[in-house]
Amino acid sequence: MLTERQKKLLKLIVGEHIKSAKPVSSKLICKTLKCSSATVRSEMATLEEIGLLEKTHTSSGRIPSEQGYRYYVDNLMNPKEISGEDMLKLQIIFNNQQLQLSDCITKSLQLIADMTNYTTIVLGNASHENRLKEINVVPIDNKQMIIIVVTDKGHVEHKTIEFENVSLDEIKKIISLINELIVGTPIDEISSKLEYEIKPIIGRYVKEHEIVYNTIYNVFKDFSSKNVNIVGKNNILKQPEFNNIDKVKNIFTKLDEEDIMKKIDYIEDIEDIEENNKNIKVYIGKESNIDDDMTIVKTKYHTSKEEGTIAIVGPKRMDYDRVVSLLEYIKSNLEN
Amino acid sequence: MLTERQKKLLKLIVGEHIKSAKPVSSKLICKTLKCSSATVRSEMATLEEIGLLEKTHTSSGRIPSEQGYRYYVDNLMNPKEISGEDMLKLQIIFNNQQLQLSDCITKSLQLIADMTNYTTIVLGNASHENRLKEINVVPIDNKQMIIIVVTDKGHVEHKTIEFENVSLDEIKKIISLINELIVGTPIDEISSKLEYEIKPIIGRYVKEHEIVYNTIYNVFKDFSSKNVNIVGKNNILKQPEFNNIDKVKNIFTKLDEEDIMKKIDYIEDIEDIEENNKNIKVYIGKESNIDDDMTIVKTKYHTSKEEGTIAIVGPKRMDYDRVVSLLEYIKSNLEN
DNA sequence: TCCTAGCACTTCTTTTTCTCAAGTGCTAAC
DNA sequence: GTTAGCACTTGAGAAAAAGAAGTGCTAGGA
Repeated sequence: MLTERQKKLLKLIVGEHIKSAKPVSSKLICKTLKCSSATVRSEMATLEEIGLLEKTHTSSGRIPSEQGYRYYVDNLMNPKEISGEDMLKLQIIFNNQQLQLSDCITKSLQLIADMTNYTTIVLGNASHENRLKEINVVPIDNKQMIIIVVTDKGHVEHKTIEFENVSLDEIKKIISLINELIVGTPIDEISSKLEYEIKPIIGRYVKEHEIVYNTIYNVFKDFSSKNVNIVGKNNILKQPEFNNIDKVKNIFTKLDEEDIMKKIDYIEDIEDIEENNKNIKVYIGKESNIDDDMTIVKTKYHTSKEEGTIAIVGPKRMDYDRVVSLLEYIKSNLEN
Repeated sequence: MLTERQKKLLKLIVGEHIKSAKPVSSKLICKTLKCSSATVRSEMATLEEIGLLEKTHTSSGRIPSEQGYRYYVDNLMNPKEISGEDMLKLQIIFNNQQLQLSDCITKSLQLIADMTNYTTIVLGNASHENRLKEINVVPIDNKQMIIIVVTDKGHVEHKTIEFENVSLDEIKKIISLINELIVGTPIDEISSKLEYEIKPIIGRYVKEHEIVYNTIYNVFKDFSSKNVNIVGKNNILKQPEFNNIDKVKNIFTKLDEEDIMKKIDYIEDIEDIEENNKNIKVYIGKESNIDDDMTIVKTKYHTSKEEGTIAIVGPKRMDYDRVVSLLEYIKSNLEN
């Protein structure tokens, strides 16, 4: 267990390092802690032994270690009220009755990316949460039509289909068949249902059914891959720890791999220690799976209409208090 | 006018610099040019005087100036046949009958970004080319519905609408009214038509017409902003000239500003000299409006169904021959 | 037992100096 | 017009020097 003074010290060091991005010296701290720099140094040495602080070289000041941030986040952080200015801007978005839920999310996370200079991510509705509501067909000319798929949560996907030897009527027949048979099915179960229940039937009705079938199949496949939205990626370039092209290249590549992004959604409950923070999870450094110097702060929101994950990604040295409180604020606003 | 040897020299220097990214020395060239390095040097001095070559410092080798690249592109380049391997990969895409035109474009430009390590951009259908085909409504539950707009070129946009005091029937009435009155109108004229022709009529039918009207209005507004697609942005990080975070930050920011991207589409016919290259335009360095070290190579494609702009963006020191021939190849494939 | 002043020591950072390699420009001769 | 030769310039890199910022440790005091 840490003494009160040690906690206070760690907190100060985290705070200072977040501000300055530089190692924190004993001299800087001793004024606030009301004791000599020598005392601070010996406390620092203790904290380093425990593993909460690190040095960049023998005679440097201290920076928080990954464990140090962990401790800070789990025990010391007190998410401050978000500033009046921040709240005002967000309220403008949430109070705008014109806006749809999904627009609210997008806009507020865009705003947060701007305000904080971090990167925000929205992972949309999981496809297993969406059920097929309706399939629609719009003929464009006598060779093309658009197939539009709508789910009960309001997601829409579409695809143009080109046909040569199939008549519009035949296609409409297929569509109405599908509408009859699989409306209400969760999106991610549709593939198999299509394959085993619909395909055999289509075969009976339509000669050139492969094309139609494939197109519809593809529309559904797109659902699962189209729900990641990353805002403010360029903000990463503003952080001093990412002033190295190779590092940036690596991070950007990771962020582009959708799989990695989805992993964010699932790497969870590894440790449930952080439950205290109203379901806001913090993945620090290595835990982020992106870069040792990055942190992901994420939460899930659940509304009657939909659910999803929102996350803020930034340097390990991020303003946890602010980020967590912003995320809490948004989450609670979304859920009401 | 340049002598034959000068042309050959410039061509060699451009070629070498593109390969190595370093200033080209007289020694390197003299073997190929079959004369002494002293001769090369004096020719180089002449070309520098004309403004086609530059030095990075007093005693460095030469690099092509912006004008030098210009001269090369306009007069010396001979787009070689694209390599068998490249062609094979592209043909797989173009021969895939399953793929829709727009998918072909996306996939082939994705491929080109991978092959060349440059960045590719697709500017979709200009909204003035699209006319309204049909508006569709799908009710989700008793408080929400989705409005889906389809154009005659096959573009689709949608928006969820939430309503409190409006009945589904009333909305359907409005939609069918719109379908009657403005189907066939170019998308970018719809706003004004909505404002002056439809709005007054809606007012008569529906009490809470503002919400419905605004939503529909927004759907159309989205059309104009949703047709830019950038692929392979991270490739910029691979080029040695962009190993500077500030430069990268600037470029990425520019690429994100949609306005700038649209400018690409319009900064044209400034000079019509390059007409020889089958309508492929090359904007070198400053001309690119992105960064002095970048070049944009772009072309427009026109098919019976749609038209758009495709562009390859990379360092000024890009492989013009290859890029231009790839672009020509894609353009001609798309148009058939 | 805890705190602190003082000082030796370490490491990074910055600046300076040196040297080397790679090129060029110029001149004189072919 | 071409070329060999040589002086000169510059950048890149290594090495040395000086300075700044901090730490760790020790010994004395509360």
